[in-house]
Amino acid sequence: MSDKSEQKKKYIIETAREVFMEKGFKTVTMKDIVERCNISRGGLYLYYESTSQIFLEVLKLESQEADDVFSGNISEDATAAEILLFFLNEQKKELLRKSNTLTKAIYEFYFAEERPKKTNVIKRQFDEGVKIVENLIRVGVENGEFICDDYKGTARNIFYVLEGLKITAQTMGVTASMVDAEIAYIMQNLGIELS
Amino acid sequence: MSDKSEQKKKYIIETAREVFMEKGFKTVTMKDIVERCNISRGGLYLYYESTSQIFLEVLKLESQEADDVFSGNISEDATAAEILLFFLNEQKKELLRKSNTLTKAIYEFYFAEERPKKTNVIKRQFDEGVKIVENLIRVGVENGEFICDDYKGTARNIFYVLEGLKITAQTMGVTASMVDAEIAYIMQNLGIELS
DNA sequence: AAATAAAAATACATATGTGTCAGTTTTTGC
DNA sequence: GCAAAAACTGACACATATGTATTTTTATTT
Repeated sequence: MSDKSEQKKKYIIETAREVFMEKGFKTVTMKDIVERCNISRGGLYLYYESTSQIFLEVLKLESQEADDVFSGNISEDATAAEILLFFLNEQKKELLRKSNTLTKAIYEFYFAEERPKKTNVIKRQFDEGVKIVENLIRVGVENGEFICDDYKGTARNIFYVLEGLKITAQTMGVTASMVDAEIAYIMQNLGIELS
Repeated sequence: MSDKSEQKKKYIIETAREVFMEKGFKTVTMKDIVERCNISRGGLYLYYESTSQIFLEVLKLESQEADDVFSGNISEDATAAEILLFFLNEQKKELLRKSNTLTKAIYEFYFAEERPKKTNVIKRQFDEGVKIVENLIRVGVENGEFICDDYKGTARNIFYVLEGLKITAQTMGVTASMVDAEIAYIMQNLGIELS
């Protein structure tokens, strides 16, 4: 596959991302993507065979970009509490964003797709997230920052709260102060009082 | 509308519920419902005009039945902690059920429908739930069962955790012990240690 | 610049769902 | 038991999405 082809594939993914952000997942058709890209349907099929495949590529791109944000903003000597708070505040930002977010699309994708390989991508991301937070808590406890006797349980709890907030934000809306209250809760459970 | 008509409408809703439990919301068509009911497409349109409308009726039915379970199982002199635990365990049952549940359909409905009146039904249910739990916590604090200084915040937190568990159960699965851990967490935050 | 290859656009065949309506069957009241 | 009303059916017209096959355009090579 030529360099130009790679370029075009990337362009399609970036453009499709906009469509998914606006329309979610389920209602997006190949035609929608084609129109935004200013190419023909036949042309798109040369590169991708379905909206699912395209969406998975979009998710891959998002995941890469999130990693970049993370590694670009955490200094070497940050404390565990600082790192956790940075993470939680990134989630908060995402949560409160009204546009430019894939959240709705991701949830639709969850349910639109049949189990197998497809949603496993998302499961893997979730499990990875839990593991990272779990380790972060362990480090925090070890250096005396946190108080906690169930790292995994606490990490899971954090993700359940975040998921609950996410879906609530999508369906009923949440305010910044609601999210802040939850973040304070989480930190408090680890023995940290936020000022 | 005659008595027989009412009968038939109820029959349609009960039968459609089975279909929604099996297939979720988005992929269910009028044809699916018609076939399960053994009536014709034209006939169904005499009673309901869309799957959305039917689904909302199904939700209403479910809500009534849930109320019945609740009022049928809580004695007059139950403590706040007992009531809260009963509620949480009902949620747990629902959460762990693999079939005979509308959870998937409800989430699909969340996202398939446009905001207005439609999803407001769900928002109202959520808000009502929060309010009930909030009051329950207040009562518990007043009679010395619970320790808590933010009723609403705590009630909200409980619902976020439950929502997070629900969606995680749907997409990645949760075990009974994971749910128990969260229930223990919730009670612990109110000053109750579960044996 | 002609021949060839690659890329892209258009048109087609297929599938699935919706909503309606003319015609048929069943029920109801007398 | 029969006429009027109500309930119901199946087919039709319409709309939208998919995936492919053919044609057209663009790019590359000699």
